[in-house]
Amino acid sequence: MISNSSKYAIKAVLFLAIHSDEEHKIMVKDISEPINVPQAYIAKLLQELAKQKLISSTRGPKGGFYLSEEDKKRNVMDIVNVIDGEKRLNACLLSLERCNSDNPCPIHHLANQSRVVLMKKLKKTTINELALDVKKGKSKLPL
Amino acid sequence: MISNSSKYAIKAVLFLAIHSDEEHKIMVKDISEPINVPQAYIAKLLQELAKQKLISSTRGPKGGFYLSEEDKKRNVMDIVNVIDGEKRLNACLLSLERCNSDNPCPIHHLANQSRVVLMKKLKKTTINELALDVKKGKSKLPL
DNA sequence: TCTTAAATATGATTTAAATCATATTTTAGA
DNA sequence: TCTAAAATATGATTTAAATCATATTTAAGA
Ligand code: FES
Ligand code: FES
Repeated sequence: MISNSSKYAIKAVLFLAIHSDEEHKIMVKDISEPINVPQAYIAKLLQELAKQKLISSTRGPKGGFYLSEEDKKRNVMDIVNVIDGEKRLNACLLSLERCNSDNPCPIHHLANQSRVVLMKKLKKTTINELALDVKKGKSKLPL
Repeated sequence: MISNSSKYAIKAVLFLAIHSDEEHKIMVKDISEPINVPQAYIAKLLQELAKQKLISSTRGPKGGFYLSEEDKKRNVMDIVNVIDGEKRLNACLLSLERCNSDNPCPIHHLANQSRVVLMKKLKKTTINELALDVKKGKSKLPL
């Protein structure tokens, strides 16, 4: 449903939300270890996120990745969409071509409500909000 | 979240629920085509389901797969558990070792409710109920 | 009891996701 | 302007899931 890559991306972005800003950029090697994702792997994901403008970066010495204030207002779904593609979460749970209520598969009625609720929450929850939860101790980041 | 194999298994079991019983067994080759799953692939899955007693089968001429009345009372989650293993649906959505509310990952609060609701429904909905839906036209099987 | 039709057991191959590796480009600072 | 430190671009390798292939076992019916 959500790929491993997306999970890693979310972890990395949250890490940046908590520890970085315009003045405090962070290098991949200092991100990969605390979030427990191989450096070369998370590097590739961060590059993709940067290319799609979900996170910010600068090259060269003193460079690194960070989240601008704008970046922090992004929602979680944006990350999943960039890494996994838009279709993934909307796909039928039994692999029908299109999932819709007019031509529902046998478990559509069973599962669709949960999925809709989840997707709404992923869309309306910002990176900032999740980062705040972690800072307040309501959730834990080092995974 | 739910593997392809599990999806195929669910489709096959529902097909059996609708078209088979003790007196009307069905061969793999007559199952694979209507549910649109490669024969050798679904054969392997059906064999596993039969071994775990989720479906019934007999070998030799006139043999095939079918669902006994008992089999039809199974719930959907049983199938997923047999094919994917019990852990899969209970796993943390961000790949934490254990998912629990005492040590929640950043999206636990966001996602857990939806997952719990989904899992409850998967547990309490029987194969028979889903098959009835299809028969009544409330949902569609040929996928 | 022989033949044949079916599931079963087992393993090989393919494919897509995950992971790793490295040459290139940019930029800060000497 | 040179050097070094960082991201970027690109592609190779590995791994797990999906898919395919086939020899073996069982049972019905002639
Ligand atoms: S049609 Fe299958 S989940 Fe909607
Ligand atoms: S701890 Fe991550 S989903 Fe529960």
